[in-house]
Amino acid sequence: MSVHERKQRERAARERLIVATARELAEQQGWDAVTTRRLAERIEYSQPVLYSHFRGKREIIGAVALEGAAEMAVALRAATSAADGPRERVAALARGYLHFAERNPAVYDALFQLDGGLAYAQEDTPEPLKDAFAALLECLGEVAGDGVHPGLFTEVFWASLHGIATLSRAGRLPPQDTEQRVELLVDRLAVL
Amino acid sequence: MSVHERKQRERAARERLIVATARELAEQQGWDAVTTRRLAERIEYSQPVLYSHFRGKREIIGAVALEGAAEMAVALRAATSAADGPRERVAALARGYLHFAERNPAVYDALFQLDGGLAYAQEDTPEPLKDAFAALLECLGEVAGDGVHPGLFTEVFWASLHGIATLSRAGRLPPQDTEQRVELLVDRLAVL
DNA sequence: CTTGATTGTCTAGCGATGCTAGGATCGAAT
DNA sequence: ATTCGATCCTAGCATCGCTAGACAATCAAG
Repeated sequence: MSVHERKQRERAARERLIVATARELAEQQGWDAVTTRRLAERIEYSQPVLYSHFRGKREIIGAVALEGAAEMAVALRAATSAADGPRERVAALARGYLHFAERNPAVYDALFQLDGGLAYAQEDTPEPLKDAFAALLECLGEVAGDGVHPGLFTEVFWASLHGIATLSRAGRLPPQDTEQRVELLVDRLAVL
Repeated sequence: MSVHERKQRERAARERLIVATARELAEQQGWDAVTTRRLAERIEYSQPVLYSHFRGKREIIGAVALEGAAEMAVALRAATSAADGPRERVAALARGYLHFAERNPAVYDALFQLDGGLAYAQEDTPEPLKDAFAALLECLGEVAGDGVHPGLFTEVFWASLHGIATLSRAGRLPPQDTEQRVELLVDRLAVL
């Protein structure tokens, strides 16, 4: 039976290779450049192999999104843990979030802009997504203010960060002044 | 020379028909369904006719976006003009914005999600886009608070609304509680 | 009025996309 | 050694955005 297990290991490794390659390609040349042909060529297999791992391109995007969500949760917790006091902690969270979005645009797109076929804000939402939101909640819950539901507050704060991240990257907002926007957001939204 | 003028009128009418049809199709079945073939069939011309009016699909999206920006500016001014006092005015603006995004998802996508080849936040930004931002600024400028640049404040408030609008529609936020999010945003961000 | 040129439109086709059917090949088990 | 099942690839489908070249209608000049 060990032969079978080895094959399963190799198969799992190939699946990771597909996801990693898709992500790499997307970060290098954008998601439009991630075609099934190019992806297949890079992993040195034929196209149909992709479809033996994933239902289609959507699921590949979804896999990148899950990977990214886990990394984002780590990044956010790392950013907040180094800060002193609620004010600085929230500011660090906001900067960390925007920094992550800026440094990993393809992953961010897979998470929040593209359709990866994932369920959000539901019971069957994948664990990494729930955990990324939890990382936000851990920091933001304590500054929601009296009478305001921590979850709702986190949603609003997150939405604001998301708006700044996407509008900035799409050229809808002037690229400078990011720090001032963060300051404004933190000082006004958070109850310290 | 009148013959020539008539032809120009007819040509302009056909261009409006293209934009209106693209928008209609996008609202009905989403932008993915707006293919050059389908669009050409609906206006009862062949594909190449589209390319005698627009450089490509991108420019058609851009045309829909400009049309939408003008409508959005009107909608926002209508919403704010009916409200009494700064607090209610800002809340009405926020509700009007989210309402517009919800009721015209395809137009909203053309404006802020898709690439319509338009310049944003620059000198050569088309007038309708500037005016839509101006409509926001007119209302939000007076609640920016002391020492905060009205333009910057408007950008942040707008980004927050944009985040709520996009995340809600993509199913990333629970669909209910919109009103509570608006209240929170207005009460915290605006200085009354 | 006839001719030639210009304008307008269409048919047909290019390269590329996501995805799939069917056959070939290879290894494990009898 | 032979069967059988899993694995993988070649080839192809329908569709996409976009364009070249043929054709017809229209206009200006002789």
